[in-house]
Amino acid sequence: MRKPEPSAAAAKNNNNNSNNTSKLRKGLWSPEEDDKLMSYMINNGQGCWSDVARNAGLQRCGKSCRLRWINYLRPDLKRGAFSPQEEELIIHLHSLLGNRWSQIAARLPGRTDNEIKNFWNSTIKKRLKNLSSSNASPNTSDSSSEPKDHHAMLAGGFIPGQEHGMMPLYMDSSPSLMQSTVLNHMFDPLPMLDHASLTLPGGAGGYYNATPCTTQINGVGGDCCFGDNGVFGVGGGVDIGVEGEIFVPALECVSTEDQNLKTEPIYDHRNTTNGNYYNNINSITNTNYNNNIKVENIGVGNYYDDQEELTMGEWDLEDLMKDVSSASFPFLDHRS
DNA sequence: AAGGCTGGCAACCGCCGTCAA
DNA sequence: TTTGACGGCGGTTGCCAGCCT
Repeated sequence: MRKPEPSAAAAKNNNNNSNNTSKLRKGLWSPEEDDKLMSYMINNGQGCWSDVARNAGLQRCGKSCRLRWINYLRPDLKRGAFSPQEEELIIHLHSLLGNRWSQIAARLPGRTDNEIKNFWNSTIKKRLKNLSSSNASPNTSDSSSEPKDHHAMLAGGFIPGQEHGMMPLYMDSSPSLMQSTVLNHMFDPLPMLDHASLTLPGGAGGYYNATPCTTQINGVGGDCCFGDNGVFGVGGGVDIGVEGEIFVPALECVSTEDQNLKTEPIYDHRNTTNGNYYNNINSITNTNYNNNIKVENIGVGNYYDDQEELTMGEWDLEDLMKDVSSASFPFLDHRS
């Protein structure tokens, strides 16, 4: 945290002067600045951030406004501590994506990349460190935050999804080994027949077993499912028309045709008991119907990456997910 | 009670990609 | 083709509150 600079008072008296770019404020945001930015965003929506800063009467750079909005003011932010389910998901996604915090955040509705990054660097890293020190193993000495940490973490006994049958994912293996490991462990050929609860692919790397439910996260357009056992499925929703919804995490799911989805923000102004509430609809959910599979990219704020291919070495998650839908999950084709 | 230490987290920094002129 | 503006992202910094000694 940084102190608000002493110029705050001066800025207050000079709010509408747009020629003060040389005196841009830094440091903590004052409540007045928050108010200005919030009301501007509510009334005008997101535009060019430097214009936002100027037109809102803020003596901040556009970047600073963007950051403040995304990390703090955005109405769809979830406050409070990470739930065990979120923690689990973060660990799992980090094992797949590494330090791609924005990608991870995109799959945790209401959470920001900064928040997740901080959480990882403080809480989870610490836990990894403790575990690696208490479980002497040749593979647990690396305290870096790279994905192979999870090898150490999982080998070291910290398997948060173990009760759900999560399998360790050896990210330091070769891609082919990794992929085969993933494919061997990840998908139940008949996921809905053999288990009392549904077996959901939690992305590459493990099973997520979740009892079907249709709990929707309020204010988020994507499909989100909380299983009775606490497993939390987020990402590309695959509605199979059964009693619940099965979710294949959309680690990459938006094709180039979806560029037309990136239009100007549309704000849905509505009232809730908490006062003004609005969603940037375009940002929160982009829906793509591709190959008869409804695939949704849950972006949070502006966290949609439309074209980045999520490849880990030679391992293309998009291909993997394709394989999943065509081979291991024939029922996914049922949607029309 | 006081000083030091540590964890959490907001915010900045610097780099990179994209796009328009 | 170049260049500058802008947005996005990951890494890092630095402040503050709470805990410890």
